[in-house]
Amino acid sequence: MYHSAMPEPPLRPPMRQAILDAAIDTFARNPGASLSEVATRAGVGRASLHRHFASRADLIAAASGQCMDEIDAATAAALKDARTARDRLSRMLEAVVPLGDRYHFLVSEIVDDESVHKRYEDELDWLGHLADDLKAEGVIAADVPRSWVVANIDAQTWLAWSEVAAGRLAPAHAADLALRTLLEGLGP
Amino acid sequence: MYHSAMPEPPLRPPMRQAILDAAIDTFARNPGASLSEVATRAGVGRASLHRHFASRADLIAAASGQCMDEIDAATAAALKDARTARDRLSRMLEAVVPLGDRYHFLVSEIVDDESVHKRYEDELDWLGHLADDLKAEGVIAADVPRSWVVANIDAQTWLAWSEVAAGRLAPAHAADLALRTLLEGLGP
DNA sequence: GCGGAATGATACATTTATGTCTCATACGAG
DNA sequence: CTCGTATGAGACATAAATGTATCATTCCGC
Repeated sequence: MYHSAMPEPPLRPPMRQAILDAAIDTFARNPGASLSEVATRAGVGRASLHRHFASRADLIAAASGQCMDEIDAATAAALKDARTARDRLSRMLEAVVPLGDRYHFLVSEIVDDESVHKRYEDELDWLGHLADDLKAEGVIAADVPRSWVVANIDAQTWLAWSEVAAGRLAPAHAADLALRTLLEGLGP
Repeated sequence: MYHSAMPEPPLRPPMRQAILDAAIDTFARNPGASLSEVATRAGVGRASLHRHFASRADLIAAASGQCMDEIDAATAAALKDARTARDRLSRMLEAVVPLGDRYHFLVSEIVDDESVHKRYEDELDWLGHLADDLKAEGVIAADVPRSWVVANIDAQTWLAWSEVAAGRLAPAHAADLALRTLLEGLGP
């Protein structure tokens, strides 16, 4: 074992990451949960949590950023070779459905942080353009309001993850159902 | 005016009702809101609130019951002369969409109260049977899982109200879109 | 093994919500 | 008009969460 210095990420994932994960998990289930619960779930003392995140708001802002990073990364990878808008929708669903808990966290937390809020607006904007493109392709009927399309994409994403999380559907099946519901439900 | 004892509800709606309405409104927006906020929105003192509802849990349980009563009444009236399952779905949407805030309250609050919980289960059960009937009528495809249908009816109801509350759609239009999305999206 | 940094446990002060209580007042029935 | 009741305002005690500080211990690099 001569070359032990492999480019691995920190062997013991830093505590910060464990806390963020625990926060996302905990707050997604119960937005009013206490920091003690988060610390406990992370397997960390409450004091240590405060060493990494000065305040509750700090933690939530950081967790939101983390969620958006993960979602952005997943969608960016999935959208790489999508040519049509329909393809983009399909691949985005497949990519995001497994991240439903991250997604749910963002929805359940009202984020005060400005930069987080801006990213969220951008995300909605992106969905709006996707809706426009879907209409232009004739995949979605022209008389369906843009906001209805956007809201439905959001809702079906969340629904699909929800069914997966409840153990009622397999991830691929759920993403399929979401896509089908969207295309048939809003199609011409 | 000899027969003054008409079966009118209390002429000055009792404070209890104002508090319940304020609670539903407040908690639907922010499940973590304080009782002070509720009292203020109801236009009453916090002490008076406690005279009618001993604890926060009491208030939430009562508000939940109230919501369910209203939803039950609205749907019962709407379903009176619905012959097909498709009719039931359509009329239910029209009846419940305007009550979206009541509906949202029930979803946003985790209800501990046992009787409320039971009524909620019954409601889900009813939706499940509706889904079965819709499938039997051939309005909804047989290969769509029951839970997906139920979850989607829930989601579309909430979506429609949401768009109405945001001022983006008229109530009738929103209910129509919800019905269409369901029938086309889950149809054979 | 040593020494510094990070952690866990604990105590503490502060804040906020909750629930109870009292008292003065306003309101309505008689 | 008067009495009883309900209300509003506020004081109060309690509980819980938050944020800070301290100290002993553990862990890691050296």
